[in-house]
Amino acid sequence: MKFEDYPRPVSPPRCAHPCEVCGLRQLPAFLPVTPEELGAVEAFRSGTRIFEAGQSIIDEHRKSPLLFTLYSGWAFRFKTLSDGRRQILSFLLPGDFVGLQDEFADGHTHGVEAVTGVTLCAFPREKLWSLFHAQPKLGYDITWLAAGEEKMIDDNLVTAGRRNASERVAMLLMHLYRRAERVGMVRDGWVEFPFNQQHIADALGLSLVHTNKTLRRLQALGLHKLDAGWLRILEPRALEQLGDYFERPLRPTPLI
Amino acid sequence: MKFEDYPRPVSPPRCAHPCEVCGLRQLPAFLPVTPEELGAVEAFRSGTRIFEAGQSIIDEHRKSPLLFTLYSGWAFRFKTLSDGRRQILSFLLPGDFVGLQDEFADGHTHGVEAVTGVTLCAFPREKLWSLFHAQPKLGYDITWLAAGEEKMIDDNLVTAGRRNASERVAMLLMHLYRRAERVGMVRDGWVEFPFNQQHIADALGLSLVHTNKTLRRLQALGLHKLDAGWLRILEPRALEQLGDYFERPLRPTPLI
DNA sequence: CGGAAATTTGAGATCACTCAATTGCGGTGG
DNA sequence: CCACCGCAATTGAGTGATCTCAAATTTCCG
Repeated sequence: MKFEDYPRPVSPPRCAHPCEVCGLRQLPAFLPVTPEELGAVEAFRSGTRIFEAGQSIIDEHRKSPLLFTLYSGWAFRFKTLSDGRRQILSFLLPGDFVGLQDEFADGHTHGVEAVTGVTLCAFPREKLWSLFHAQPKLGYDITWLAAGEEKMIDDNLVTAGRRNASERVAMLLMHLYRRAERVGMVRDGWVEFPFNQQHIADALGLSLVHTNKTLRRLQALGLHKLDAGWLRILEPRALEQLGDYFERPLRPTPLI
Repeated sequence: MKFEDYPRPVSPPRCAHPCEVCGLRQLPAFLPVTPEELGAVEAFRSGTRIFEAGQSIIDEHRKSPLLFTLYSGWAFRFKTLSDGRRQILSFLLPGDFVGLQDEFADGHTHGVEAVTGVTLCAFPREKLWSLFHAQPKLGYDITWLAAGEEKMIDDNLVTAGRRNASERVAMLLMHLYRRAERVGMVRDGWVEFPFNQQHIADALGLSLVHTNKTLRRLQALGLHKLDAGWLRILEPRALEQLGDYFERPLRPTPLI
């Protein structure tokens, strides 16, 4: 299959919008807000940032003065041990809110890196409390997002701790596919899948080589197809079963 | 060493207090609150619950109508795969707030189980939003707690994904010791350590047998001593080094 | 004292890792 | 257009950490 046979990327355009015409907020994945709340978000936001693929968005060892909502593209949170071993903690898709953990810790948290080119809405950390104060509802929403992210990391921890290699890969493919689907990044059954095998290995706590062999085995079984940066799930039932991972239909979440 | 030679448990007494005379809040580990905030917490609280060692506090597959702050004792959050493999997600010590994740999910989250006898302050889930509304500061504090817990799970994920057995054990021992120290559960260098090796194995993503052998090896090296339900750290530097895990002095956190 | 549960130990099996070499592909320069 | 380079993906082979199975041994508790 050649590149031009694949569908075009389906991400929103990579430019800044005022929140009133936000390209994300129209999606059914996100809860509606009142005009007043929207105004508060707009006032909270300090602008947008663009990063190229591979760039560091938040340095692992420096406290970032900004919080972000990912607007378009793919990114991930990670930590590294001092000898260089890296663990990817979670992947970030449009709508994800990052940087909260830093708020209440003295550094020593995580790094964030862009996988594709990304656009982010930036919020100054020091205004967070006044947002809670002025709009308790948005504070509640932020807590919601934090709790949702924790739920996701819980799943990843189960994966790293208790699933074998095939189960891990099956789980991750389904997880990413479902989340991408939710924000409209799936077209004709294909998702943009910009990760290399090192990313997958680091997310699953496997070695690069074993990740390759496992991926290859599942693909040979006809469960999925991964090619030229695009992923297609061929046997969702089988993958869910193998990974023992069944996402309920994802409910709409707030968008900050 | 016989049981009577060990220090007595140092947990606060297991009875309900009005928040005004909370036995936990006096600890330097927790941030002060205004009388007004304290009143709001008291109003939010619906009473206390007591569970015996081994009892289930939150059922893994049922949504709990209550949120909890652990007041005394030890507990843990966990998930199980359908074939019974269990992963402990995090341990709960006095001051920890549990149940938030459930708030924004339709079940499918985690179970919580008591390790020792525990006392908890219970809060009705349906009043959470009104708490945010009435006391944005407390909402902010809850977000703080959620973010802090996420930071902890991030660490656990790195452990399960990228550390070997010795490193995992070293990391866990230091982690639990430091946290217990923070809430005054250390006396003369000894912490109550009520976990069995299955708990440790399930927290670290190891088998029971290998956990045993690793624990034994580290103890033979003189790094720690674990006996009759009490833990003593003998070589904190060596354990930190081995686990590549260095906790900054833990800052005071809110207490809800 | 007796029985159940937790810990400990040994032995062999496996899954995942490391090392090393090969392949495939996109880009680059001649 | 082709040779060449660099990086990611792939494959093979051998090693090793961790797992499973099974059997002591110790501790806990009534």
